[in-house]
Formats: sequence, C-alpha cells, structure tokens
Amino acid sequence: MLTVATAQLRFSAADRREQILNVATRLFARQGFQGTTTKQISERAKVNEAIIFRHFSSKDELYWAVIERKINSAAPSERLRERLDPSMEDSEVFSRVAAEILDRRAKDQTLSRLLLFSVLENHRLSHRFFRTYAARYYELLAEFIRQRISDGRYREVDPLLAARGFLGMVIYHSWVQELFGGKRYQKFDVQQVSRTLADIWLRGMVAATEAASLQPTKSGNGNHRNHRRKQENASRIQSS
Amino acid sequence: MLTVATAQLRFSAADRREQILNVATRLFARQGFQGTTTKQISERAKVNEAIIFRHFSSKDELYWAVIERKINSAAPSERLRERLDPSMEDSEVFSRVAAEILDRRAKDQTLSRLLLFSVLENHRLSHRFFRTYAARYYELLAEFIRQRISDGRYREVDPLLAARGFLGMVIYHSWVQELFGGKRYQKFDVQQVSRTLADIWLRGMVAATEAASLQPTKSGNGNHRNHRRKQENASRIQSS
DNA sequence: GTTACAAGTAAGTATTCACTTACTAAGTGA
DNA sequence: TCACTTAGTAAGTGAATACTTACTTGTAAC
Repeated sequence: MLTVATAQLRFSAADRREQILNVATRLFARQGFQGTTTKQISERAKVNEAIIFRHFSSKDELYWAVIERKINSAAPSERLRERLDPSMEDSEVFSRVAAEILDRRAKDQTLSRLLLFSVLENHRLSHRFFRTYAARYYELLAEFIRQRISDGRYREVDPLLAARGFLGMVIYHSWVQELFGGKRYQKFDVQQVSRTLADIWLRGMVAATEAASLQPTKSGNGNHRNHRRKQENASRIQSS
Repeated sequence: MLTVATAQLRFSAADRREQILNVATRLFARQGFQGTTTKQISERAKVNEAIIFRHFSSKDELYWAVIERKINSAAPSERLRERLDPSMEDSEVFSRVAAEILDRRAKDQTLSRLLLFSVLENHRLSHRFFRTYAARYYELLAEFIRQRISDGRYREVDPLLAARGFLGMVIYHSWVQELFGGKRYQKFDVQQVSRTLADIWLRGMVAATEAASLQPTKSGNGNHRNHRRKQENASRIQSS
C-alpha cells in the first residue's frame, strides 16, 4: 500500500481530549449548547463522533468541562488585584482597569458568549460560573472603594453599587460593540473610551473637598479642546 | 353524549394566531429559538401541532412574528422622549429614567431575553431588532446631553459615549439582578439604585462651574447619614 | 337546511439528534 | 514476536425534530 507516512495517525488521549475541548469551546461559544451538535464538533475536530463519547460521557459533561476550563484559565480577579494599586492615581487605576476589560473582550469574545449562553439557557452551572467569575471581581473592587470612602476621599455611596456602576459602564459598552455589532456602525478608541468612562465615574464618586483637585483636568479625558475641533464625536465614525 | 358545553370549541383565526404568538413569546424568551420545539408550543397552547403551521409557514416565521410584535409593542423611545423634560431638574430626570428601566425589566424579562437570545444565536433579525429598539433610544439621550454640553452645563464629553455610560450602569445592573440571578443574593431598592447611579453619573458630567450647585446634596442619594447607621450596605442583604 | 369555507385533527414523513455496539489496528513493554 | 492496552472506526439505535397529508367538523351566509 502506498500510504504516505501521515504526520500523526494517533493522538494520545490527553492531546485528543484537549483538542476536542478547544473545538467544543469555539462552537459552544458561537452557537450555545442547544445550537451545537456533537456531529459538528466531531467534524471540526476531524475525529469520529464516537471518540467524543470515549473522552466525555455525555454532551453535558463536555459542556461542563469546557466551562470549567474557561473559568480556571481566566482568573480575572488576580489581574484586578494587581491593578488596584492604592499608591497610583485613581484616574490611572480605573482607566487601566477599563482598558484591560475592553481589550480582552475585543480580542476574545468566547468567555462572554459562553457566560451569556449558559445564563440564558439556564444551565445549572451558570450560577457557579457567575459566582466564580464575577463575584470575587466585584468584591475586590468594592473593597477598594470602601477604603476610599472611609478615607473621606469618595462620597458615601454603597460600594457594591458603585463598583457595579463602573463595571456596568465598561462591560455594557463592550457588549454593545462586540456582541450586538455596534462596531459595525461606530468604532471607538479603547484608550479614549476607558479614560472617558473612568473619568465620568470618578468625578461622580469623589467627595466635595477632593473635587477641587480634579478640576484642573487630569491626564487624558475628553477635554483636549486643542486637539479636537470642538465638542462631540470624539468617537470616529467609520463605515465597515 | 353528555358533552358539557365547552366554553369555546373554535377560535377565530386571528384569535388563535394571537394566542400562539403569546405562548411562543414566552417560550422563545425562556429557552431561545433552538431550545424551543414546535411541539412544546402546541402543548402549552393546547392546540394540535399542525395548526401552528397553518398560521405560520415555518418555525422561523413564527420567531420573526414574535420579535416583530415585541418591537412594535415596546416603543421605549416614546416614553424616553416624554421623560427628557429640559425644564425639570436633571437629577430628577435621570433617576426617573433609570427607575423606569429597572422597573420595566424587573416586571418583564421577556424583551431582554428575546433580544439577548436573538443576538447570541445570530438570528438575522437581531441587527434590526437592535437598531429599532436601542439605537433611537441612544440618539434621544445623546441629543439631550449634547444640548447640555453646548449650554456649558456638562463637560465636553462624547455625548454618545456618555449616554451609553449611563444606560450601561442601569441596564447592566438590571441584567445582573434579573438575568444572572443576582437578586438571589442581594436585593436592591429600585429607587435607591436609580438615585445613586444617576447621581454618580450626573456629578461626573456637570461642568466645574455648575458643580458647586450640586454639592449641597440633592434630594435622595446615598448621603442620608441620619437614616443609615454608617457607610456601605445601603443594599439590604437578604437570604433567598 | 344546504352550501362553502375555514378551523381543527390523527397519523404520518424524512431527517437529525445524542449515544452505543462490535470491531480494527496502532503503539508499548516483555 | 507476541500479548495487551487503548486510540480509533463503521454502522448502527431509538427518540425527537420540523413539517405534511388526507381527512373531519364547526360556523356563518343564503
């Protein structure tokens, strides 16, 4: 038989498992659990459908494994902890946090999509997913805010609500742009968006006594009148 | 035969169509397009599966009809236009807008869920849905902000981005509470949330010259020190 | 009452779904 | 070289899917 020596006829179990997980992650993120068939996964992974069930006892378990792996590899609260450096200027801290969120999400939507699908489809994991992925993140940010309040630098506002307000601005913006197709109509510059949103939020949070020090305009918010013609449309409209 | 005279053996076509649409709306919102079967719809509507296809030529067309109807019945931008009364105090305007959004969404999640599902499942309508439902809303709010900026009352910030920031705070909060199950762990009072978020945003937007007039604390933001013990947890934590 | 048309039904169809079974063959250690 | 484990396959399974067909019955106009 003139079989050309194919690069690799057989994967080790671990490699095959990994490869199936990768393909499944992409598909579940794109189409949801219900919208993805095991046949599709096998075709994209170029393996027989049966071997999926050799590695995972059911489609459910495969979904579990996909989500577990994503949660563990994400670990966003670690990064946040580093970012929340109390010695740094707050405007810098918050605009960097915002920029990082926006950047990550622009590069890779799979995590947001997996999360949203699992929530909407009421998968039993979605709560755990949410708690693991998001709750610690909030808590960390709220703790930082709580500290600033007791230092008298921020006004007295429920820290958790304030944290959610900040993240809401940023995450919602990224959802509109990336998921809802907002960027087809309008592209925003990540740096400018994160500075502007962080600036609005921060000015809304600082106590009256502190406010004066903010007025002479920090680094880069929307106030570069010399750079921009005038007013509005700091966002650049582009046709897709 | 001792058949009890049943209330109604036969619906008119229009009534039946309407009834099927109602049932389908609930199910599509709860489970998505892929997750809902025509058999389920027929069972809940207590009709033979075939009559669904008498009224709608395919499951796709039924989905179309469900979404179209929801869009038309929602018309949220009409309500916003009334709310954006320039003679009213801004803090009142924005906290009312926020409260209305939160109220509506707490009462009925079907619209948000339909929207999110259609976006995630990449249904061809989702863009139209988004444009019809959301874009006009943004534009209206951005226009109000633009006016305030040119009056010199708000700082110079991209109005669309500012509008999205405000809505982001509010809508994201409602998603976390209603969709992600946040309210299982923590209940927030709608009035307090809308005042707090509107207050943060507004203080972040007003120009320096205007800011002074805001300091003596408007109506009800988080500053009721006499009511609340001290600091934080204005949100009441409740065990589900 | 008869007619005509639309509402409603029972029992299908072909196809696709997640998952299984019975088997083959590649790699490995003795 | 042989035995043994395990990656991989071909060809299924029954149940569910969206949708159809051939037929029955309620109702309103004349």
